Amino acid sequence: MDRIDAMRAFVAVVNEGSFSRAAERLDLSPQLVSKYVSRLEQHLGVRLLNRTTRRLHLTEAGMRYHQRVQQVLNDIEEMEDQLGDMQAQARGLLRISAPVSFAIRHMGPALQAFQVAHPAVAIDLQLNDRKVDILEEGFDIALRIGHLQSSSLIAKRITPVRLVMCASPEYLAKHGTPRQPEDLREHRYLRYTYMEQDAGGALYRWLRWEGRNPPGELISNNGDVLVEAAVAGGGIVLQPSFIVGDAIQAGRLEVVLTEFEPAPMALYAVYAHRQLLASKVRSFLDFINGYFGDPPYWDAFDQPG
Amino acid sequence: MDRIDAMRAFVAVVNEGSFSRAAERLDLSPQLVSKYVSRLEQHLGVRLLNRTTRRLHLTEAGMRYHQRVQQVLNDIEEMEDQLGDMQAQARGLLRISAPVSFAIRHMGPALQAFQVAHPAVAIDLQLNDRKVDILEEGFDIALRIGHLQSSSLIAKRITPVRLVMCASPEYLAKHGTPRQPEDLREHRYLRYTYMEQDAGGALYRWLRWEGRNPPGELISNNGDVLVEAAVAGGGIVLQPSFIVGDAIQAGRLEVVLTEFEPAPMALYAVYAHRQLLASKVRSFLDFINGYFGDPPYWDAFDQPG
DNA sequence: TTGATTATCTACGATTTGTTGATAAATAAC
DNA sequence: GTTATTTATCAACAAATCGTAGATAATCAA
Repeated sequence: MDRIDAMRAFVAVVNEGSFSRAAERLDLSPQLVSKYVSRLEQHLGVRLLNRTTRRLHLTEAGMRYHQRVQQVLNDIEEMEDQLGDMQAQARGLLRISAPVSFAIRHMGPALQAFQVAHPAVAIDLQLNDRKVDILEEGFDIALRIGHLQSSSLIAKRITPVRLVMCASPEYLAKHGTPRQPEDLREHRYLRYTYMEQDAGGALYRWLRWEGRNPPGELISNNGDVLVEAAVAGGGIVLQPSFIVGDAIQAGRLEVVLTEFEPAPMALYAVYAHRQLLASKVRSFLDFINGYFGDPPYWDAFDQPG
Repeated sequence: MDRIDAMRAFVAVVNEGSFSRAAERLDLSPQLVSKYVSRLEQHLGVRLLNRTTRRLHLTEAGMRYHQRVQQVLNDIEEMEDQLGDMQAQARGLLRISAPVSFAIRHMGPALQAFQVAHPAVAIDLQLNDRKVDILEEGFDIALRIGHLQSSSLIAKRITPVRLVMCASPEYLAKHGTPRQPEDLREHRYLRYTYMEQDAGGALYRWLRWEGRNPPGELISNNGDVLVEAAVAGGGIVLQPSFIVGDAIQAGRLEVVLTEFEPAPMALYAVYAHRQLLASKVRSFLDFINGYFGDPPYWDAFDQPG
């Protein structure tokens, strides 16, 4: 027996003054309502109602119980309604982790647009390039480039992430434009710390220096810095198009080895589970899924015009 | 599923930080606790906990729910404890209906003694000679002389009630002492309104005047008045021994026709039901059952000395 | 009295419950 | 890195419970 249903039945019987009318109101059979109240009495060890076939009379215990149980039922209902609201319309605090360079360039307008659509959602955006433990650190969603790690997490593919190799026109004029991957040997490669081994594809083997750090090498865990260095003529970078797209379109960088472009990676939204997802999370996933376009707007350098 | 148990399980899981420890504390299998929480989530339509095999993390919804549900559970527990107390030790208001003449003479000391034994019970004693509807009028117990009427009520026999016929010595000296029932024809009978037809037994047929009201007859619905009249030499009365006992013992009345004494009636305690009886009621029934003695103390006139 | 209304009892099929054993995931220990 | 241990959950099954229908008893109105 569900004790809450039993309480509801008792309250209905008292308020309606009859088992049958209570049953009608609750959409239950009179027998069931009678059973519920009897069991409730048995559970409490107290007679709540004196009943004849014609009239009902509360006992003293029943009177006390009635008052308080009504309050309790209201509390429960209010509590559940509140949770229901959270599901019905997105609200609450949405904690997001995102890659630094990506977020700096593309998350600002996106979040602004999302919050216009969902004004009851507060957002806490934390920029991290390490792979955060979303459960442990309390994130609702982590945006990641590359693939997921934990099996208990869901990764939703949001948009492709192309890696393009490029350098400034000045640099290329001075050192020549590479035509084949092996030509990279002769160039200064501005190296990104977290570049995954398989991300470079066919290019990867030409980018390694077998652990040696060649004199004058530049390594950073921040793509922007490397790109700025490239723009300044510092060498060749292999970076996502969402970072270099603008510079390419502005003519400050030039793409090289286009035929050897690695298979695209992707931006994933990683979250904890699929069922009973909080509305704020579901809304954000839906929103971000369509936001960047396909292909994403930052890849516009492909179709110059 | 009992939602209250499910709530309890959820709270235990949160407080213990683990399903298995919660299960241990609640004395349930871990599988069941897991099931409870899952169903609770399903019912609410919200994920409450993010769980890995090693650690649990409350969702925002779970946090809100946890706080409030704990309050609700406390309320319920407190409420049930309070009712439990009412059962464990007698307390509350005990409403008793009792026959007027009996109560005036014998209930005062009885109630006093009862309340010494059960100080938390308040008593409302209403004196009525009519047969009250205990449910309708909200009585817990009605003391009655004679038998019960309603089938839904329980009547517990408390003590025998003897009806004795008596008159003052002066009256008997003047009008003679009746030796046979038929001698009553020649006497003045002081008549009690509610005397049941069968109560007088063999004497009854001699007490009727076939509807006629003989000149100078005295009728009352109060036995005390009739007894006082008899003491004053006004005639013969047929009254319960609990009324006339004192006067007999004091020599102010004399019993007549002892061999023809009607079969004893009884004092009954009538109450509404047998199961889940409120403690105050059960205590009073137990108390009153042994209080008057067997035979009751007012019948002491039988054993002079 | 009769008839209507009402609460409850009984019996039964359908559903749910709680358990056991198995599985998969996450950490600790080595 | 690999293995072992702990832990939550899944699957399946017997046992218990649930909710309904029919019957019964009790009360009140006509």
